[in-house]
Amino acid sequence: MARRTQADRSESTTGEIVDAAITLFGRDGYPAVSIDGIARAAGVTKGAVYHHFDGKTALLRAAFLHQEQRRALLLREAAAGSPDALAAVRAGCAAFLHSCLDPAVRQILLLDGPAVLGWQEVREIEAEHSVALLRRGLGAAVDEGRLRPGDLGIRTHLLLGALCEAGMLLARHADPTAALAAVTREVDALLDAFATPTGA
Amino acid sequence: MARRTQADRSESTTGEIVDAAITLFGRDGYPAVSIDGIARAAGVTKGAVYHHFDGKTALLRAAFLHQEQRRALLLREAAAGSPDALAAVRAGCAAFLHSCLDPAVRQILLLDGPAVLGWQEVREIEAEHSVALLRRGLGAAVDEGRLRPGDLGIRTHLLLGALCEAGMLLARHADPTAALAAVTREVDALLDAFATPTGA
DNA sequence: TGACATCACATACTAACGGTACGTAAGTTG
DNA sequence: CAACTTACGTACCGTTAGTATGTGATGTCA
Repeated sequence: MARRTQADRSESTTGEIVDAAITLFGRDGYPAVSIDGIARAAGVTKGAVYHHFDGKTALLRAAFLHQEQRRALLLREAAAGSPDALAAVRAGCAAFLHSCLDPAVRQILLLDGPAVLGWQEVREIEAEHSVALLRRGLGAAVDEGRLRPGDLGIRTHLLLGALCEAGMLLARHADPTAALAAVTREVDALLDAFATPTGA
Repeated sequence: MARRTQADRSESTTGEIVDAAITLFGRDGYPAVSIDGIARAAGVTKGAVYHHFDGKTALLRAAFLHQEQRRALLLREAAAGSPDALAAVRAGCAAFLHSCLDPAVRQILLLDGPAVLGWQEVREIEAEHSVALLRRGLGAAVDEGRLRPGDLGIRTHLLLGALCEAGMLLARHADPTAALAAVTREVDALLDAFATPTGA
């Protein structure tokens, strides 16, 4: 037993490489991390990295995707069990901000991702995960009559931009967890911009 | 006449270096630009660049500062002559979005700046220029009773984040100038979030 | 006004890093 | 078991950020 098939090896190796990439990129930032450093942290050599990934940007892409999928999962969990769509959106926003307490999330998802992969690609990836949840939530809230109709695409992006900025804002506070409450409050107030008069 | 003093030479050389940096960084992005490339575009050698600037990041810092000062100037001009503070904020937001039609502004101020200089430093620079205008405008609108009071620091950042995201959003439209109208409309709606019930 | 100091660069070089070429052992398939 | 593929390791190349040093023009002072 315990036969190490090639697929097993490949999968575990790529997994460790991605883990190392997330750790190093998340801690030191993309430009300060060398591929040799990632390889060393993963216990392999640069050759192994280049066998599994096309290059340094592909490495960041994998790290970004991993973090983004995880964030989408957290958003889903936070929104589950909400009484209505607007409450789900509020819970999702709170979870979004909470995820930004992780420095690696800020570094990879908010800073290096857009700069290295480009804004366009980053938003396309997010549009399939966390941002899709946000957008669907806003749409459902409109359907429920809790939010005023409007251009949902633009509105989602405005909210996303505010959330990303708020997430970075948390980091520079001495006590980010305490700041989380104040920021969440203002974000809730912002959501009221699109609420129907009766819905407040 | 036309005595070229050393201070003159120094000033004009640094000016051309910064101009070249803005052009190249703005077109190709920070990582794809070499210092030799900037030096060549400025008509000097790498030695001259390193004589005037501490390194590549200092070069981006100078480009960032230049663009940011220019943006602050545009915001001031746009807001001048507004009947009240809230109108001034709306005009400033529109001008902010308009400035994002320039690819170099997006690349340097929105993408490379935060990634290379760090979010903290970027926001500190902006806090002395365009963001100061935004914040003072919001404060004045609160004083005039047009906006609900609240945490002005957080609120300014939420608005800034939404504006930056909206600015990037403009770029991927086939006709950015047309999209500008739709985005500006939604941003105005967002400002209503903080407007007093009577102020709408 | 001539000697000397300083400034504004140019040139030559080093070290590090992204990426490629190639070799090899382990695994897979007919 | 032979032919082939996969999963790496090793050695190398080109580029680039940064440094060390040289040089000529400019400013200063006796």
